Amino acid sequence: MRRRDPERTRADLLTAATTVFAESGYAGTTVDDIAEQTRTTKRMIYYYFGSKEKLYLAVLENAYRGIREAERSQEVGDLPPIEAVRRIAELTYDHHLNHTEFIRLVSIENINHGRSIRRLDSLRDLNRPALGLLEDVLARGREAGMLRADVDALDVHLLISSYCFFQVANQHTFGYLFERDLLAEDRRDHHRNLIGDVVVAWLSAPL
Amino acid sequence: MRRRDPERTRADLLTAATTVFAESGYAGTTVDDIAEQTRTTKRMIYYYFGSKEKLYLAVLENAYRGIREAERSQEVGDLPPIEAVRRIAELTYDHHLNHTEFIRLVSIENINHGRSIRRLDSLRDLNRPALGLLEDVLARGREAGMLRADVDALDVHLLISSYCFFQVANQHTFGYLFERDLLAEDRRDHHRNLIGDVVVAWLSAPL
Amino acid sequence: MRRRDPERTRADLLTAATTVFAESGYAGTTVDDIAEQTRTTKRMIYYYFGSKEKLYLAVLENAYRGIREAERSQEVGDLPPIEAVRRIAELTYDHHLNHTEFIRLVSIENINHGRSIRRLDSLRDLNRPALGLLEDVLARGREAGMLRADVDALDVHLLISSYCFFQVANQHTFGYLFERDLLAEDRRDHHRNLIGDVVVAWLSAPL
Amino acid sequence: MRRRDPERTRADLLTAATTVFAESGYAGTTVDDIAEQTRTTKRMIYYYFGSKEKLYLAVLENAYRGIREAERSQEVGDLPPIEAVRRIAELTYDHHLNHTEFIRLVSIENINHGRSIRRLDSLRDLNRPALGLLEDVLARGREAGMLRADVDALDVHLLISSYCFFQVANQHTFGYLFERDLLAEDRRDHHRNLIGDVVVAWLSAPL
DNA sequence: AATGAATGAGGGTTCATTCAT
DNA sequence: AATGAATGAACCCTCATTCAT
Repeated sequence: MRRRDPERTRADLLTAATTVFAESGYAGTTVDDIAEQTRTTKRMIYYYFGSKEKLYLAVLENAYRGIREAERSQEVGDLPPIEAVRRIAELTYDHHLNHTEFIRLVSIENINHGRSIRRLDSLRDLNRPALGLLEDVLARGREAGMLRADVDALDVHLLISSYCFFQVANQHTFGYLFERDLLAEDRRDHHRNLIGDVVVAWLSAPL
Repeated sequence: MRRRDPERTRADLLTAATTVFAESGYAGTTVDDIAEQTRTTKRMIYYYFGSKEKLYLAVLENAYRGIREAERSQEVGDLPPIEAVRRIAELTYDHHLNHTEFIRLVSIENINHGRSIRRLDSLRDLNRPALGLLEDVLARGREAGMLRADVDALDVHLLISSYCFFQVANQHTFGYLFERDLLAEDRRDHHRNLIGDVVVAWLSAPL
Repeated sequence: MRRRDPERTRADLLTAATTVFAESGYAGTTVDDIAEQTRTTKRMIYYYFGSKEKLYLAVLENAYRGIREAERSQEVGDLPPIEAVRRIAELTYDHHLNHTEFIRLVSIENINHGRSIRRLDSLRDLNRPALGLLEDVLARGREAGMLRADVDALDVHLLISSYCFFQVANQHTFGYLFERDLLAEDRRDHHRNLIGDVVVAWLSAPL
Repeated sequence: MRRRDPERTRADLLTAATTVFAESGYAGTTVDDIAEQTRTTKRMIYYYFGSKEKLYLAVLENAYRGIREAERSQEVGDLPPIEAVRRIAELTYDHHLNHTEFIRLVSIENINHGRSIRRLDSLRDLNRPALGLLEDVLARGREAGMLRADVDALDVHLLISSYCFFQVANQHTFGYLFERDLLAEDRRDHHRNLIGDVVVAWLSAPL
């Protein structure tokens, strides 16, 4: 039963909970469902987290921390501004496709009206590396006269994120209604290029 | 209690169910929650719909039908292609902001892995006026040499929908983390213009 | 299962609950304990009463109503005042010994700091026949110059009730520590006479 | 944590347990409730007392010992018998009002059918100073022809105790139903005199 | 066409207690 | 002499659903 290793017991519970919450949503998850993914029992969830809701909170926080961590590895080196924005769009695309569990958690939290995330003040203070990177590049491009000067980094981020997020989050309805698997391996390059094209077209300084 | 008007009783139940499912998700909704929004009792839900799941199915189908209906009123008249695509983007934007309940239902259905929508063959056959409109305009623009010829209507639709959908669907997390209310009245013009700009920039035929 | 007789089902539950709460106290009682005394299941308790606490409330109210009803049969006819107060004391004694379950409920409610009884406004309005009877007799005695004029009916009631209540309520500790079974059949006449003597001695007008 | 002073740790636990049991009853108290009132942890309760029940037993015994100890300070000096019995009644009254926690424990133990007190043989052997005092006075009064000769000290004790105990134990129900706070400061003299009057009237030798 | 009564299965949570050092 | 980690069994309550008219 691998007892006497509270750190690990706690981490195991958190991992299991992340999987199950992402799979079934908050209300759709039972504490037993989570316990079943674990070497311990349901009782331990209450011992370590106090309640289903607090566990969900821990999952949410942990997931956001993890994603911020992952974002930090993104960089565009010294690419020229236009190439850099394209690169950012593409990195964001890949990043989303690689973290579908996180995307589901975010969707779930929005279905819950953001009731829980609002209790996590800490998240707000977390660096948002992706946004910082974008700001730098836009500034560089602006100075070089290569990128439009009248666009906010957050708007760019919103556009890119929307596109990438949607493909994962809405894959089931969109895929079914349009008979197109958005995440099919052989369509990824197309979709990745597409958002790069869009952003470059949009941000390129008018001649 | 509203006796002898089965049509209306059924419609009332469907309306109540739509509201509650959109508010709380499938698992987060109880049959009692729905009944409470009604002039009748929980028993009637089983009488008319048979089960919670079948009721949800009816809600989903009804919601999609309603939205398709609404889309039909969209038109761009004989605007020149470039203006027409901008117009379509803007109409789509307004359309999303005006149907937030539907957007939540779609999110919920995706959280549910699209398990229910797949059972609604009928939806697939529904005209998708928005897409048809887009196809027409792209064709016109292509012929006139004003719009890129290598872009699929569905990709355009995906880009526009993503952007609009995201703002409603993810308002809570995005709004909280970036301290920006995406749906604030005074930012709507900005956001509406933005997606128009993006689409026009992207689709305009290279000189 | 004697279904389809909600009145009776409810009454059965109330009776069972009264027995078990009186036996084990509020916290010491489980909803299953009560259900076991019933032809139905635990589920019915929630169907009819909503919660353990509301059931307890119903038990308390019902018990008080029953006891007031029983008190109503008390009467002293046209006995002379002194005989009448003795009679009241004796009736009160018998009344307590005949309603030990009620006495336990009252003790339990006091252990609960009267939290529930305070929610039963209705009880306050219930006639307190015992007290009315006492007031009448005291008034008669006072006018006839046979009973002290400076004593409140409520004080007399308090004295008599205390004595009678204590014997039932504290039988276990008192009985054990003083090795005397207060409720032994062969000591009841003694105890009944005693409170009569006490009250008469106290209330008789000083010569 | 208060280490190396087992005596004191034990005493702290006992004090906390006394408070909590008196407040909430046996079943209404959780071992955690008690631990929270302590500088140590729940674990220590098991270390020192073995179980919730044994702790309760210790509380009960300790409380009775304390009360007997307190009773010992009661004395009536060389008052004449009639004054002495009045004095005893009044002392008993004050004694009860000063030990309301103990009274609750006794009520609780009776709710528990005296299951625990029966296991405390030691208590039976404890002197009952109050009773001894009463016996002495009655004997003196009897010899002097001033007090009735046919009354048992235990009956007198029962009468006085009932009256005093009831006011504390049943304060919540009685107070609510009769809208009278039995323990109000400004009514204590009245209630103290009352029981003195009653006892004196009863016990005074008939002329 | 409609409905009040009933329910088995499971939901989240808490309980007193023991394990293992 | 003391303690952090762990737990099986219950506990109160709610769920979607069916019974029976």
